[in-house]
Amino acid sequence: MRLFDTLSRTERELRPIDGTTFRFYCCGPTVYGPAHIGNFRTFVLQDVLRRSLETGGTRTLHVRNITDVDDKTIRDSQKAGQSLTEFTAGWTEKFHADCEKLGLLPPHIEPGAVEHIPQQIVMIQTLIDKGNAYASDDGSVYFKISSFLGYGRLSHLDQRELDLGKTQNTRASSDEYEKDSLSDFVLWKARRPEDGENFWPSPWGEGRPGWHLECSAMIQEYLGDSFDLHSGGVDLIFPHHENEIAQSQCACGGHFAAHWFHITHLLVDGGKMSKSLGNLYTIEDLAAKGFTPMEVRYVLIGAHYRKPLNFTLDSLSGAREALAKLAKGARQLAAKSDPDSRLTSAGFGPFQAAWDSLTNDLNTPGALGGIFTGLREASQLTGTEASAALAGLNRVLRALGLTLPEAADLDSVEIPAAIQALAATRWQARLAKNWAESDTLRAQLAEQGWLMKDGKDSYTLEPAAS
RNA sequence: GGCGGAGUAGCCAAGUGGUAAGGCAAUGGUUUGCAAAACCGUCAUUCGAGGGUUCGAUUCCCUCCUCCGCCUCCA
Repeated sequence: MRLFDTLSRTERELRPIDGTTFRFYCCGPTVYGPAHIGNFRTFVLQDVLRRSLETGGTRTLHVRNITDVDDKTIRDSQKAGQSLTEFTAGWTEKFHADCEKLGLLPPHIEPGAVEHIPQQIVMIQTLIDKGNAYASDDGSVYFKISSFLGYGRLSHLDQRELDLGKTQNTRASSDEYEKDSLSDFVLWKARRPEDGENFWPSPWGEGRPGWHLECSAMIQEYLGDSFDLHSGGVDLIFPHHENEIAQSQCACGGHFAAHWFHITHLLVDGGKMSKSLGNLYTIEDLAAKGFTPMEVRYVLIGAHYRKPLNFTLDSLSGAREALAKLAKGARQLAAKSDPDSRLTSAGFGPFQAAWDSLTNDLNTPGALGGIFTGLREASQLTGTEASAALAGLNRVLRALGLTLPEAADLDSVEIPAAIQALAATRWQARLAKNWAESDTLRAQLAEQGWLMKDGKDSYTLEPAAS
């Protein structure tokens, strides 16, 4: 498996440092509302990476945090009149439900920030002891950027640009003047009145942890000083991941992440998604429009992770047709394969190209194309060859996390008596070659959501596509 | 201003120094009373614009145009 690394800006082979398990960390959601499809693009691609590694025979250890304390969670919990714990628990539950619908494998470990405050305090103290951090008069603690020479390597910002940033950015929060340098970032935020009940004791006074430090402490706890890969959306490159590197390398002394995997933002209708434009979709929003989570997943993996993805409702409709076509192809292949075949072919057969795309910098759209092409080739196969091809197809589908829709089971659909009566009337009219009435009745059925298909000697009724 | 990314058919979207995957939509045919479904086909001499390198460039280089992201707590 080859993957582009943000830090070195090269494609590199992914191999577990410890030779057995590929250990990686993903920045998880801040649970103050429902996650939207932009968030899920990142999580879905991370899921495909994990599934691909596992399909390729590599064991994984997947850690993804829940950010359950920050300005937004505190602010919105107060608005909702709930405790922070209560508030974030609700949204965490919602997030998990969405993840399951999208077919995301649950991380092996999912730490929350609040329950790791002791570890965070220890790390901050270490940074102070080593001279990489300092407490200000108000009880906040800041990281001293000038103490870490590697600062800016990930985001390719040098000192001059960091200085430029501070002159261009004049927004001043209440505690900013406490810093030695405007570029220094906060590790521990002193308690403020608007925090309400949300503060914790520390050697520097009551307060709460800074966002960047939460991740560093949880990584240290579960993955140690050095691990295989760190991932998130491109917006996290600076400052979040840059700051994590500084904190962790200074406090722990290890190499931190060996590989950086960043997923590009998606666009909606060609532009940035925003609430005010009404194009910020959640899984629930799309379900209300009749789209399934698997259709959403298909669209999200339909573009390469390093390119912008233009999300549209039309592309979701296209995904439905494409998934149906895939499902049909898979069924036809299954029908022709040898049911007694115990062939456990390790290969991918006609789907080798699809798999190769996936292992080549996680080219998911290339893999989807390879599946359709493979299906065409596989249609010539029968018996054990078809079985082997089917096994290869299923392997690629599993790596992509795609679950294909079942064939519509018409027998299981309840048809209301009134609809059945209407259909029977129409069938008689049709047999009598009364085309006008026949067409009128068919239109009536359609209005009520039923599609009547005429066969030679009989007809079928099925719910019209939504 | 700095850093980074993108411009490929109506739409979504791969890819490559050697002549453009795939999906959706559209469309022709078979079938059907007409449809639907199904099946068989068609669908970019061309890859934002202009130069350059090359036997050959969409792919490398230069210039320009357009769009997008980040520049201190947004996936």
